Amino acid sequence: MIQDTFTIGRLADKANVNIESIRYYERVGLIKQPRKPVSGYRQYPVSFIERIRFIKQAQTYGFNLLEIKDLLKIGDGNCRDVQQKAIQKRDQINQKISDLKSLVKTLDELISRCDSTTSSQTCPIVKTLGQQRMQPSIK
Amino acid sequence: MIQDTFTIGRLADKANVNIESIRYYERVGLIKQPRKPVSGYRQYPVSFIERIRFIKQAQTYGFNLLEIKDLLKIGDGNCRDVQQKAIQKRDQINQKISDLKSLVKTLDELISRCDSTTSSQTCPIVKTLGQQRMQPSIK
DNA sequence: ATAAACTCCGTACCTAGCTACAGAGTCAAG
DNA sequence: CTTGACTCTGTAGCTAGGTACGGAGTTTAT
Repeated sequence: MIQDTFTIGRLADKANVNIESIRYYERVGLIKQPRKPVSGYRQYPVSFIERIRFIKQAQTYGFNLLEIKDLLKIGDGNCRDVQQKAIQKRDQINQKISDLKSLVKTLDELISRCDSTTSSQTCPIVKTLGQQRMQPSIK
Repeated sequence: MIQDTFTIGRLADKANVNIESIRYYERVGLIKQPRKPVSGYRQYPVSFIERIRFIKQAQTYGFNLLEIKDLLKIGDGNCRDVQQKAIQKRDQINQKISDLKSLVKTLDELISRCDSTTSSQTCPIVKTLGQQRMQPSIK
C-alpha cells in the first residue's frame, strides 16, 4: 500500500523542519490544518512537503512570512484577485535580482584582482548597493 | 564651508534609519565607532551613509547581520584573507539569483494566463522552489 | 496488551534585530 | 546666557519567527 499521507512528524522530517514550526505555520495561516480523522492526528497530503520547503526557501531570499503568504495565495488558484499583486511581486523580485547581480559582479572583480591591488580606500562592495533607491516595499 | 562629517542624528536621517540602529550596528561590530572629539559626540565621515544603506539593502536580500559583516569585511581592504569566502558568497548569491529567476518566470506565466486557465489543482509557484536542494548555508 | 514512540493543545521561553527611555551632559540660536 | 534640541551610556522592552515543555491521549511494535 502506498503511503499517501503523513503525520506531522514524518512531514517535518521530509521537509526538514521542526514539528513546532509546522504547527506555527498553521497558526499564522501559511498552511491550513489538514483533516484530523480518527484520533485527532493531522493527516498531511504529500503536497505539503513542497509547500513547506517553499516557505523555507523563500525566507532565505528575504521574504517574510507575510510576503510568503501572498506568494502562496497567488499560486493557490483564484489568481484573478491577486494578479496585480503578482505583478508587483514580480517587479520587486526583479529588482532584487538586478541588485544581487551587481553584487556578484563586484565580488567577481574583487576575487580576481585582489591579488594585485592592495587596500583600496573606498569599499567597492558597499558602493554597489549603498546608493539611495529605497524600493517602496510592497505590502 | 563644506559639511564633511555628520552627527549621529544627521547620519540616521541621511541613511533613513533610526539613531538607535546605528548605535546597535556599532555594538555588534558592523560599523566601527568614529572619533568622538570635543564633546564625546560621534563624528561620522560621509562614507558611513553608503555603508549603512548597504546594510539595510543587504537585509532585504535575505542576508543576516553576520553575513553582512562578512560582505563588508570582504570590501574593507585585506581581501586576501577572505578571498575564499568571497567566492563562497558569490556562489551562494548566484544560487539565489537563479532561484529568484525561476520564481519570476512562474509569476510571469501566472500573470499572463490566469485569465484563461482557472484553478489549477497544483500550485506552480510552490513547485518552482519547493524542490529539495538545501544549499549548505555558508557560515 | 503493554511499553515506547508519536501526537494533541496551550503556554512559556528564546534569539535576532531593533527601539524606547532615563538621567545627565553638550551645542546653538536668539 | 538661557532654553530647546541634540547626544551620551546603559538598560529595558518589543516583534517576528520560531522552539520547548507538560500532561494527556493514541498508535505501533513486540
